[in-house]
Amino acid sequence: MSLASLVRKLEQFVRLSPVDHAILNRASTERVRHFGPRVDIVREGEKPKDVHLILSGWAYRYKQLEDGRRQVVSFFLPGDICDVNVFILREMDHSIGTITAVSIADLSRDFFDRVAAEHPRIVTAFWWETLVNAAIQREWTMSLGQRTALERIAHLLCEIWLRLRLAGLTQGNSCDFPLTQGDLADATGLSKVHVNRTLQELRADGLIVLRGKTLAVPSLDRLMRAGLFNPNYLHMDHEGRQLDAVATAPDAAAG
Amino acid sequence: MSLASLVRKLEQFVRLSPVDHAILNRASTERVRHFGPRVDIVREGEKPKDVHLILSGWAYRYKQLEDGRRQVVSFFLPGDICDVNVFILREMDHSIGTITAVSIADLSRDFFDRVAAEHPRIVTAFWWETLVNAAIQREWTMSLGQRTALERIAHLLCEIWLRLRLAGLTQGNSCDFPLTQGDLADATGLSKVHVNRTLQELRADGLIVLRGKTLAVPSLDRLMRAGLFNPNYLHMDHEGRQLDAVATAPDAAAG
DNA sequence: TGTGCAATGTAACATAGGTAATTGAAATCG
DNA sequence: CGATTTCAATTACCTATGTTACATTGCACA
Repeated sequence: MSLASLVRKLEQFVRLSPVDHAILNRASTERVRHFGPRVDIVREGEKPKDVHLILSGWAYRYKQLEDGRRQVVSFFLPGDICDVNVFILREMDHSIGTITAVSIADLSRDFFDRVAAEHPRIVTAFWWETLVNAAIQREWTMSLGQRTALERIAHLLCEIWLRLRLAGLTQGNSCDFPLTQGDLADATGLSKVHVNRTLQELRADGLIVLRGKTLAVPSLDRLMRAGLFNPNYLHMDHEGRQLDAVATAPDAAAG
Repeated sequence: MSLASLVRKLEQFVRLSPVDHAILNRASTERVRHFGPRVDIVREGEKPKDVHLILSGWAYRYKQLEDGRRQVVSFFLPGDICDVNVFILREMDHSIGTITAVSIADLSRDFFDRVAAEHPRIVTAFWWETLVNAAIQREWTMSLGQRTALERIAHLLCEIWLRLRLAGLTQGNSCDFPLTQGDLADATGLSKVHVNRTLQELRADGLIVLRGKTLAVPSLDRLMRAGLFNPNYLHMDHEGRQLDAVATAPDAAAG
């Protein structure tokens, strides 16, 4: 519903001018669409037409094999941009589906051309977004290739937690958490049964409190250690400006 | 040693002008460095300074956990660009090491700024490279999360084969293949022992001929089927121009 | 204010792939 | 050119995670 998360995130990285703000603001109010939960926004094979900016809600990118095996390859949280410049490709190689109800703004090819020509700060900010997304995807490769079930889930929860916090979407040590165990299974390459076992273990160790659609993280530090989580890949700092001590943050950060 | 692979690859996607060629040519002859096999070019934690263009040789990107577990997250083949615009990040979140002897050209921030301002075709080509690399990384996520050992290795071999072919580095149905079983293990998240078992299986099925540092693929089609390989994610075609029938190519393609 | 379906939880059993240890062949090196 | 290291191959055994099946909870909506 709002641009706040995007701006908050990008400004962590570059300082945007009032004009930049206006540009982003216009881009994100024209051509807004709303979707219900658990529907596809984009399907593999389609011609990409616009870039999607998530204004509110959670979504994921997924791929599927002919026999039905399914892998979630990334999550989209509010403020995320689906794929800067995708429209230069002929067809989508994956699908995008919603988890909750979602509002998105469609950004046109034109928008990017204008930005490229006239708004270098925004270009830089978009490159940052692109590079961080690539880094996240590499870290998922690492998780799936090397981490145990418990480490994988702990790691994923840390990542989501920090991304939500950057977008201003955590409250104290808890946050909305609409993912089902099936979603977690598809994202971590584990079976639903084993995700269930592993969540119980995390609960028993006091690392998470997960009930209904709410997640609480009593000690981010301990959860990070359990997931062998090193926040460097999120690149949440820039040019000397240090994000308020991500790695060693006290467990409850103020909004 | 040469720019040919890069140009061949990019031109598959956009037609570059003589001026574009000249630009790339200059960029890839200034500031060339040579490395031996099995050395690090870039280390996690360093400040990225230049973008690296692989002129010859094979390299990989890898990440490591404190306890030594190691994951190769991508391979670099001749003509590959390490990370367009990395220098906007404060530090590297992974390392890059050579497999064979490697020659690289270092592309400066300045080079990218000039290109951005004056050479839109090159910008588009670089965006294509970036988007394809992202797609490859997603496909690795898919492989590690969902494919069996045999599928994973078959899939990886198909990917490398097609990328080499696009760069003009296959001869008939065979190619140089400097990866050890340990490298394959680190890339697929399997143990060396299991990689060995799986390669034997692929050999027994007549899907590959792998001896010394040479790989032959008697039938790309059959190998693709074994790996549940769908080439769409490599985006080797553009705007109606179809890459000479990648999916159904006769097994021996002329150089 | 039940009723139906999705999500969670549990148990018993199965297996793909990991571990450790050893051997031989082939590069690489001093 | 013999010594040393790396790589490939193989065996025996082990375990983390998958599979199938079913019970329970909870919540959307009639």
